[in-house]
Amino acid sequence: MSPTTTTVKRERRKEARPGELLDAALSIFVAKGFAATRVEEVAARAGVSKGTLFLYFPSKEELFKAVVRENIAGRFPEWNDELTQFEGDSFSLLAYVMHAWWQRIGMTEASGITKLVMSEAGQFPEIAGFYQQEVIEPSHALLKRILQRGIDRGELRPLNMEYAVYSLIAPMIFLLTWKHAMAPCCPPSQTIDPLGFIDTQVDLLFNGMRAQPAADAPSSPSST
Amino acid sequence: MSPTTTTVKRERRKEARPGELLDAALSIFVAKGFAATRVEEVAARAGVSKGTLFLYFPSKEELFKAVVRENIAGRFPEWNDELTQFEGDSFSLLAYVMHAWWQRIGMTEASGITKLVMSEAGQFPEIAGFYQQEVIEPSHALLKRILQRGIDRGELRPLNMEYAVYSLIAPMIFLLTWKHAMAPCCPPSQTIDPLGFIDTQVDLLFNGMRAQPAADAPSSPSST
Amino acid sequence: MSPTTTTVKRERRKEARPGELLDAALSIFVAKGFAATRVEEVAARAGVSKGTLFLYFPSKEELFKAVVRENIAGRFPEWNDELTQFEGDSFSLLAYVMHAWWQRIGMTEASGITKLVMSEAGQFPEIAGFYQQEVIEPSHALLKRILQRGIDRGELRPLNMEYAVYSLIAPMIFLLTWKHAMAPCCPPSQTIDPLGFIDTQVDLLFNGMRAQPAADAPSSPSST
Amino acid sequence: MSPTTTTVKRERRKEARPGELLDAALSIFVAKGFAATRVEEVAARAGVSKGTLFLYFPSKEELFKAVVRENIAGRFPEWNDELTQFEGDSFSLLAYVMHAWWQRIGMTEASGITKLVMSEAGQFPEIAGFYQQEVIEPSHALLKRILQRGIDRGELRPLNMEYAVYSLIAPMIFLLTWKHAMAPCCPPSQTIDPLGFIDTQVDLLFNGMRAQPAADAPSSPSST
DNA sequence: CATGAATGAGCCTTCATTCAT
DNA sequence: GATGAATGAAGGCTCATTCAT
Repeated sequence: MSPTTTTVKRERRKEARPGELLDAALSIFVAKGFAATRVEEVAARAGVSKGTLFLYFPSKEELFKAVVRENIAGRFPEWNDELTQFEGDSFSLLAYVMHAWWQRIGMTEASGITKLVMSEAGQFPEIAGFYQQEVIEPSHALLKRILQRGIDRGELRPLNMEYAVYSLIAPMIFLLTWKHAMAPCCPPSQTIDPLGFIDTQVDLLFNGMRAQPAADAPSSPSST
Repeated sequence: MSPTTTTVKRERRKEARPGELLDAALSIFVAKGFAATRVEEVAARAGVSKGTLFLYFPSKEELFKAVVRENIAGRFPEWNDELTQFEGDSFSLLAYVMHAWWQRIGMTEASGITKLVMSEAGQFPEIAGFYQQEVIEPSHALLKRILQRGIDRGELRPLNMEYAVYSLIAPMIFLLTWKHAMAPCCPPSQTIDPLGFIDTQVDLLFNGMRAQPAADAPSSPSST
Repeated sequence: MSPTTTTVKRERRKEARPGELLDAALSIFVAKGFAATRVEEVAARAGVSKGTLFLYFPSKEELFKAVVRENIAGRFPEWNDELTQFEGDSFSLLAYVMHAWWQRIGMTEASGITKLVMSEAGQFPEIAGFYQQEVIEPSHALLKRILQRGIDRGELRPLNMEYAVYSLIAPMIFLLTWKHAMAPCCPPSQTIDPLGFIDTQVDLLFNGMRAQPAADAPSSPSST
Repeated sequence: MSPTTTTVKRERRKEARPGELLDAALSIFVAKGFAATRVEEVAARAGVSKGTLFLYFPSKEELFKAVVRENIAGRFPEWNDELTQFEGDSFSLLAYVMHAWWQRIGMTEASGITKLVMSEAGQFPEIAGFYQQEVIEPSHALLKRILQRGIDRGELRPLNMEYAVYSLIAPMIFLLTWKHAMAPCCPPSQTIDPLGFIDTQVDLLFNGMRAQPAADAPSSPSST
């Protein structure tokens, strides 16, 4: 029925396959988005056939979820630990966290995942829901712990927790969006230096969040 | 008065076609994104046939560009004028601008356009380039004028213009992203109140940007 | 994007298409069964492209349902009318009905449909359910009317209606099964002459069903 | 007694493999049909790997043929003997044979084989031919012997042997078809009680077949 | 002999674009 | 100008079969 005309080299590497596929998938998902990624291309980049991919992941969607788990969702425990062990003032901690995020996510391919989810959530609600649960909520929890620690230590003034978290997240989301969407079309003059931008943001934000040393110093017009 | 005034709406006047198509396209592009929008659906909503759409716009991509021109790119002159006439301090101006943006873009269907471009720029570089030229650059120019005005008036300290602009834009981009991507999957507890968030941001940012009347914290007017 | 290399002849025959597709589908479904039929082959036989088929029928399954409606289900009203107008005794009516069935269904391509449904019902429960509703139930109703008429006229003895209906159906189902499954492999000596077989069945069945003029076996008028 | 008797089931003796595969295949073919059966599932049920199955059977089709050979062909001698020894009138014999068929084939898994062959013969003519020779012909021979016995004993009137045989087979084929195809979709009201149906058939058929006690009793209109 | 990882042809369905009417 | 019927390439997923280990 199906005469295999070309002799194919078949390597048996069961252990290695999932990882290779995940790597390939990460790259291609990030480059093309979820809908535009063809599973065949992922398989090809991993050096296997289309069928092989489905041996390890039952669907494109599950493949994507696995990529998310591998690259982001699975790393929160480690980050939580790191956080718990941090010693130092809140300003340093915030700066540290945001730098670390940039180093580990923002500047890596993994950043494309978040961008992708933000882009295609509307078309793939299940993915959006998954990301919400496995990434967004843990992130928020982690940031809230940081803020609460600052408040408890008297370094941050009492804050509307939700807004504060979003204030921290917003520049990151922006950075990702910009990097993946507009940067490739940007004239060099408008290129953003991410670390510089992050520092600026941390500065601005911390300025607005920190506990005021003197009670009568209305440092923000609206706070009066 | 004269019967000629009501010749209108014979069957559906030809001159109106492009506008109707543009309106339909806006709604559907925003709701579904560029790739997921079917031209047939746009045509149907405009009450014409698929073939007719291609009579006015040579391709889906050109249709989209026309939508962008119609809804965003064409409105900068008006906004520039408004700005020029504004009287008041920089804090008020910034707050005004950001509220105005929310009223006119952020909370309207037009916001979806920006979200869409950010989402699909990677797949459609020509759209990204087009948007960069026709929307991003004018926006930046406008914001820079505002900041420059503040510096000139001594209300803002000298700033890294690029960072500052991005600091203003970031929360807006974030708001759009969140609204269109995650909000539909968010538990109510995490819902963002846009105006509250904007106020918070303006506050934080202005705090960090404004010129310090005195070297240190107490900025009370009486000390001047 | 998609340069049409070959110039294709495009005929616009909206009115004719569904019928042509239905005819093509009937032939191929009957020849290959539901699962083994490829929509592309149906389209090709109808002289159109694959896409065109989906213009008229939203799925392979709906195509099949349309075939059933066109060739069987849609014809019950006509048959019911015919029945109502029949004048004559029950034996003649039964014989007539079974001959008519053979002429209009059994010996035509349409017979393959019933065979197909019996064969693949297990794999396609929705098709089975559809057939049950649109064909089986009307058939049963029609046959019950015939039997009831016979009872009312005193020509048939009171019967277990269900068994009686199945007794009428069984030889038809058998005939179909045999024709489509075994006949092609049968030695000529075992070939069934359908009309002869049907007559035999009608005879046997009527014999068992008819009202007995006398209570027991010797039914000779003289003995009364 | 001696330890050698229990060498059995070392790991799972090689000679038993084909039989285990055949058993597994029977169940699954019957449950799902030929096309819908996955060889992997057969292998899994037999407790071996997919590759092993192909070691014993070169293709799915050959596996199926082996199943047919294994399960139906070998039992006719036994049934013939039983027949020969039967003492009693033809009505009892017919009733006995048909009940026995139901007990031994109709209500067991083996019935699925016949149904399956009827269903897929069209796609696999070789299977159909094989079945014709190994099952159909012996069955017919057996039934003809029964009928001949009845004629010889003066209990049955002279019959067209072929038609009469098919009259006996038809309800059985129908029963199988219905059981495997439509019963799962049937409303309970239409459920067939197989034994009741068989009794009804035997009754009807015998009524039509038996020798007439009185020569002048036209028990069937057409027989005059 | 057994295994099970790997293959790849095959199939249904979608949709931007074309073009005969 | 309009129309909308027609096209055909593309893509996710299945599964019988192969073959390196």
